Amino acid sequence: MSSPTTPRRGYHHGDLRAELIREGIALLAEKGVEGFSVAKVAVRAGVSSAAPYRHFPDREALLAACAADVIATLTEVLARAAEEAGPDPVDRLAATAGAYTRYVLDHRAGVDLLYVYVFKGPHHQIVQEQSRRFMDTLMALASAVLPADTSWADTADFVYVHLSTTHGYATMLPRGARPPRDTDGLAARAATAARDHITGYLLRLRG
Amino acid sequence: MSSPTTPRRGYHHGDLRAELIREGIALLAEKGVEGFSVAKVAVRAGVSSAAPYRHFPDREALLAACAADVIATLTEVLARAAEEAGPDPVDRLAATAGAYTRYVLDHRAGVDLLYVYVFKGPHHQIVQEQSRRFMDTLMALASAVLPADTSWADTADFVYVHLSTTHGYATMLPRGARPPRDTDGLAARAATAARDHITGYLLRLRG
DNA sequence: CCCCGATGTTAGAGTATTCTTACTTAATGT
DNA sequence: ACATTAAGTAAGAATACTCTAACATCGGGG
Repeated sequence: MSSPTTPRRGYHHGDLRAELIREGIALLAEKGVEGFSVAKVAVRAGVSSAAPYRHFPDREALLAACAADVIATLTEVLARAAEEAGPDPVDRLAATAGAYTRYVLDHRAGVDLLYVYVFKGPHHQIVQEQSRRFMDTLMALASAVLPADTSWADTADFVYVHLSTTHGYATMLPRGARPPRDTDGLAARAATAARDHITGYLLRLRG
Repeated sequence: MSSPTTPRRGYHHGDLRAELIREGIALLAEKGVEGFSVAKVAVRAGVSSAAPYRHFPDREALLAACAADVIATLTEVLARAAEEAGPDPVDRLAATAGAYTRYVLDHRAGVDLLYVYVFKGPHHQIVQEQSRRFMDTLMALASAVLPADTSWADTADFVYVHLSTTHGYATMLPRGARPPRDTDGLAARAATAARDHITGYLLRLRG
């Protein structure tokens, strides 16, 4: 394999590749996608502006790596939240909404990247792969809530709406006029909103 | 007033200011916020790259004008959809979800701009003003759905969730693996999802 | 009729960014 | 010990973008 994860190291850092991704995400959080540049990330990581090119072929690859990392973290966060929410399927799914909101409030622009930036080249791939894992996690949780005979397409649709509600809630409120920094309150409301959607959906299914 | 809407014209175009906003939005739709530049907009409008600076003090002002224009259009689109949906308040509010989705599917990146780009300078103002009008429109529609004694804050919260569901639905599906170009179907589903949320919310209120 | 201001044009200064090239350093394995 | 090689550095070419300055042109009001 030509895997770049070989533990060979340079003479300066512990793990620059990971550090670059970390700083990249931090930069995104501060300046947004527009303010992102390889040079700035390098400076933040304390290396020369050419160093990143040893680890990523081009700017887009670094960006994609950041995006993939954000999704992977998000997947983990949501999975853990569901696990800690107890046995009830509705509780579990609703908990993901709260966790997602909390995460977004803390890592705003990293999440924006996922929804806004259009990856063109082959770097698209690692992003999509993580996205699939993310969706799989939610699909599993949704299956437990919906009737057993629900089709895959309907489940997916349900998940999308669940996620949409959550994502929108988390991202739109902070942009509004008032800056509500009550993270816990917002997360709780997001969970409630998710529950409303689940309730309404199930109700409609039954007639 | 120092209003720039004076009908004085140069020797070349009908209304360059409006044309620049139009082309700006079109460029955003194609290349995203990252690919936006004053020079490119100028080229698209068929003028020199210095011309836009006669109408906008800087890049951010043009961007803000585009954003404000998108929101204004969106407000109008939603208001009309509600009007055409008939007298029932739930129908009217649900219709806005369908209209929003339809609009976003056609004008994707223009909408992204609203949620992602962080306006810093004084240009923020015109964007916020249009945002307020947008919210006012939805607040009025939501008031008709909710019990008469609902507080402003609760109404606002309800609207945010409604909008979030819709926005998320409209923006996330297209980014997914499959590219579902069935606009009408998506719009209809968005409306259904909105209805689910309304149903669930009202149900929770009552018990 | 002519002046003036709004709105264009061209040219370019200044800056930032991406990515390349050639050189250097340090860790590793035999 | 020492060759090899991954991974860093410095320097810079090529490009793009923002915004300014000085000039040109059209249209309307005195």
